[in-house]
Amino acid sequence: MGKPVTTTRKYHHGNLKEAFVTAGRDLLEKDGLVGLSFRKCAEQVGVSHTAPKNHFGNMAGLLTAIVTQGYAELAQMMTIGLPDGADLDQRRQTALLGYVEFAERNPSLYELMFSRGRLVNDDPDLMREVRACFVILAEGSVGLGWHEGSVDEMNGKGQVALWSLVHGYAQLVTAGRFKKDNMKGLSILDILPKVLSDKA
Amino acid sequence: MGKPVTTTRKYHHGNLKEAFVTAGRDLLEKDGLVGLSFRKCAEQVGVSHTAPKNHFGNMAGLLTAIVTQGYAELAQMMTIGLPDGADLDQRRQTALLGYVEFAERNPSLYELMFSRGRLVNDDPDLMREVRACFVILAEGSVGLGWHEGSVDEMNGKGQVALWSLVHGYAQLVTAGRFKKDNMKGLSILDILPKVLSDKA
DNA sequence: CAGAAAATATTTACACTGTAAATATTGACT
DNA sequence: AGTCAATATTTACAGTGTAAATATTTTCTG
Repeated sequence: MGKPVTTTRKYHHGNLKEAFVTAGRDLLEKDGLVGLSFRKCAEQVGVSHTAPKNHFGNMAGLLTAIVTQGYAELAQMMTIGLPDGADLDQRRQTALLGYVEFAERNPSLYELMFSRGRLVNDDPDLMREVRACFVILAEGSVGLGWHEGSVDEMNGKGQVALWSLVHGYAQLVTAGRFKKDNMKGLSILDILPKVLSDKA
Repeated sequence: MGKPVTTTRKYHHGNLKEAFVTAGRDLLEKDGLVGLSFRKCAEQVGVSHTAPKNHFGNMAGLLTAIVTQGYAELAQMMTIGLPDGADLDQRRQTALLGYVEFAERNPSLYELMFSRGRLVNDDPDLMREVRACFVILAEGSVGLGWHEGSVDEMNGKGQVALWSLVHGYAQLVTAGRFKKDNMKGLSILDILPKVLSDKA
């Protein structure tokens, strides 16, 4: 009951855009990146296979929307459950564990998030969410003995090092290059370095 | 001139298998992973589009062969130019720089090498070449203050840490998440940690 | 409340993809 | 020489993304 909320609202389907992103993510984790197709998404949503054209333009547009949502969720998972007055160690630990858990729970999405040639890399929304993730990691790099430069810059030594470490770990695990059997109890926190400050 | 070298040698084309791998790698770096197709490879080699069926079975087989060659080259690039009596620091430095350079020179191949669901991951040749790369990196992890366990085991703390670090760095650079402009002079060696041995 | 205009979805068509089956060709070997 | 296996082609088919033309619905304007 009640009329629309003054602004534009529902057209034929509702918001097809969100429905497509959701369907795409489902297919992604069910059939992998190879099994994700425009037409399967359309079928799952229940519309014609060219319906997303208006919303996403092309496949890259859909993938970009999916990935953008992925980065938003990644940022969320890096801060989830943190108490208000959490100290630096707590925040770093939560960020790193959340990062790896996100990758393990959404391995195909994670692969797509760091793929080449499939995304609209200069999409403003995507760039914003990527940056948000980076900032959280950058804060986590403080106090490792590596930090230099401001936290929200992307060229600091500690920031680059920490993101490289956690991304490499996450991807090597999800890609199967590290076998879980061989890595009992060796989490991302175990390989987190505290660096000797020997050469500044 | 002269007859074949006793063993089986050339059939119709020569060795089509190698020709396909080469063509595949060319296409890969020209058009990216998305632009690589069975039929384009065949056209470039000059045979029908179903010719590779006998040699590779299916697409996954071709990709696996390409990737296997990639790992072999990666191993080579991690040791190239090393003098015979090179010390540990030299070997580690060469391995890391070679690793990153390989990724930068073959970004799409590198992506494929760590992708999910596209390769025959239990292929013996592939496993052998992957392991060879890992062993080189494992040796490079010695002396960072992290090492424990034997060098050829894949579950050592230092080995996992070093591979995670260099892989993450290489992929984030080639995937465009680290912009080169923002990273002037910040190489893999700069983010290489020397770890405090505070808790064993 | 009517009609115009814009947004949204479908139909149809096309070039391209990987794969399978049947057929043709060539090499190796007795 | 002739037999057989290895190798390549032809043909066919289901599935893919994308474009253009068309149809439908919502929103806006008078």
